Amino acid sequence: MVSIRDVAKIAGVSPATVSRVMNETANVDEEKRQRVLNAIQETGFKPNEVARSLFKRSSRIIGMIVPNIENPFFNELAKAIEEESYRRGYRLTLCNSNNDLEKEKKNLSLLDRMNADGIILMTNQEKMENEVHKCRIPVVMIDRQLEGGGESACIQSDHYTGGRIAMEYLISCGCEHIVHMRGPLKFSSARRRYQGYQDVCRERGLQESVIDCRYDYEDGLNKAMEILEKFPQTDGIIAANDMVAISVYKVLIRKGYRIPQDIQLIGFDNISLSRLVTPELTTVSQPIGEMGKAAVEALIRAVEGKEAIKKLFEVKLIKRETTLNTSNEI
Amino acid sequence: MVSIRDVAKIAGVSPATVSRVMNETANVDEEKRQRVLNAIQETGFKPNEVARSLFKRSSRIIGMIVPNIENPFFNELAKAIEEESYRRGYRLTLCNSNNDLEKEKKNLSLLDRMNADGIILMTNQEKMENEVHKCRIPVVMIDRQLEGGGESACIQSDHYTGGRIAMEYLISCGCEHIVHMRGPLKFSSARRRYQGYQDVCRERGLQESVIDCRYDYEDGLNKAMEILEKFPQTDGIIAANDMVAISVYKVLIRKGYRIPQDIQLIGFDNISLSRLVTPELTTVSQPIGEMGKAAVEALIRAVEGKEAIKKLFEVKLIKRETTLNTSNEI
DNA sequence: CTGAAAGCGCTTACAG
DNA sequence: CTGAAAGCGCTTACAG
Repeated sequence: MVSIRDVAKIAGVSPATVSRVMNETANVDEEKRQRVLNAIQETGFKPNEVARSLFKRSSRIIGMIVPNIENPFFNELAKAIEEESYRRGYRLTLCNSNNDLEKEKKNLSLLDRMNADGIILMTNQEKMENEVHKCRIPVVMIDRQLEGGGESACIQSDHYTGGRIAMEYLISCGCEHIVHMRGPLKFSSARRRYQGYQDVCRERGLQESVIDCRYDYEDGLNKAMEILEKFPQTDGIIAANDMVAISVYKVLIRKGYRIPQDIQLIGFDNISLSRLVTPELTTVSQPIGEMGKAAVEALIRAVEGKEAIKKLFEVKLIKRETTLNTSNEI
Repeated sequence: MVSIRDVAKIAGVSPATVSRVMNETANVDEEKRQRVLNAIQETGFKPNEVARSLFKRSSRIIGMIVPNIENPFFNELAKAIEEESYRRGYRLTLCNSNNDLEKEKKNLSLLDRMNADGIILMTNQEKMENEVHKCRIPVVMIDRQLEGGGESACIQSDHYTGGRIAMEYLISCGCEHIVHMRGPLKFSSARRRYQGYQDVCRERGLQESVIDCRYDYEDGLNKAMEILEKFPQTDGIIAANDMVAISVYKVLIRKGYRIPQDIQLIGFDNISLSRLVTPELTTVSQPIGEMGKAAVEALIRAVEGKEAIKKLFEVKLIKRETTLNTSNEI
């Protein structure tokens, strides 16, 4: 492999000068500069980033760890994060932990040892706290807050309001028996959405109907059946998220219900899938793009030793086809 | 940051010995070994991977470049590739080129300079050929073959047979006016699928009905309208891929057609989305998981200087709900 | 078994 | 403006 030494020799200068030409880090005599440029051309020299990282103690790499690379939510986030990182001159290394605690730990540690400048961590694991503490580089978390603190920032949106909005909207669409499919309580998103639902029930003197459901398609299938058995009067369903709403839709159709005429359906997140399906899904959006951008911003602030800016992201009602849309705005 | 030197000092040994203990690369006196282990514990020492990479001239990183990280096909492939890489002791760095030629080139070059051991490249760009040639590390391509060769291997499936199967199956389901939505001809997948369709038409004395369509949802929406105008008799549609089939479905439903009773629909790829939607999509599958695995295998063979194994992956008919399934097997 | 030394390929004070 | 030297944090012949 051709190294900076080889280039220097050919150009008749020192390696230091080659470095200065490459990086435009000092003025170099124009003639020598040309000789160096030519030598680089000629040899096809590409500077070794590893050597540079070693010296600089920074790789300009941001690591991102997701529990499941196939999940559209993480995916869309990854896209936003990659774009923003790139725009700011960082590269993204994306690791898939596959919901496996061991793998997640290993990935975190590796990224740390690889001189990544920071890590954006999405995790479903509660036991990552310790690992995050051991991490020498800043860690920004998405939608999960560590109990003892220790993360550099936490990006999350206003799930409580999300829960309220979903419930209030279904009511305004005429639903009288609304079931809330509650996500896993270990996630604050699920807890807060449920609180929103709960508060609206209380305010309106409505009875709660709750079914617990994981955040995935498969469990949505099972729990939809359970709803039909347990709450036969149901005319409105708040799904745990869009993925779940999509599976609920399938079960309801198979059982002969019409949507939204018989049962109305609303999801959470506004993943892009939610408008690809037919009918298009009514949902409460999280601003995924903004959140990704903010995550990168928070991380870079932390890298630079600045303090994080705390912010709760706004959710928004997206009226589409699985509800009987009304003109009464809520 | 604590380095191997600090650990050595605390343990009262040389850095070389610490290295040997960490890597189990030589026998070390048991007592010293314990002292080193303790010192590592105590200091929380984590070896710097960058330094190690520099020496070893290998990072055990595989780079993967995708044109669009949100595309489910690339996504599922990425998952398979990540898993297989991890299993074999490599890490994956995933880069999103966003269909931007410049970004793609930069990513390729960066991965090269970062001492990645190899690259798995998915590209829509024709002009990458040169860049691939300049790359000092092995490159495996997915579904694209370079004109001049130069890649270490190319992983692709038998699209010709796929095109035939789709056409023959729609015929066996009773369709008489079948439109083929042909993908961009710059892709061999599109060319070969079209050939399959064409050959079946010729064999059966059928007239071709072709509409050109990009491989994405948006264009599917437009081209579905075009089909209805240009070929009003259509009773079967072979979509360019599953994403396109999903958008075609939406347009047809909006226009009041019933699927599969009025028009039957088949896609390509069998992305996981194809069975999430309702009705579930009939499609011709590519073995995405196997292909990902094979890509990693081919790449690692190349890294080790072995020759690639050439293989065309088998496609398979997946009968689901957008066709009037018959018992006449084809 | 073990340590001193050299080196992986860069970059940056430092001195001139 | 420019080069020799030292160093980033490891690893591995080499010699003992």
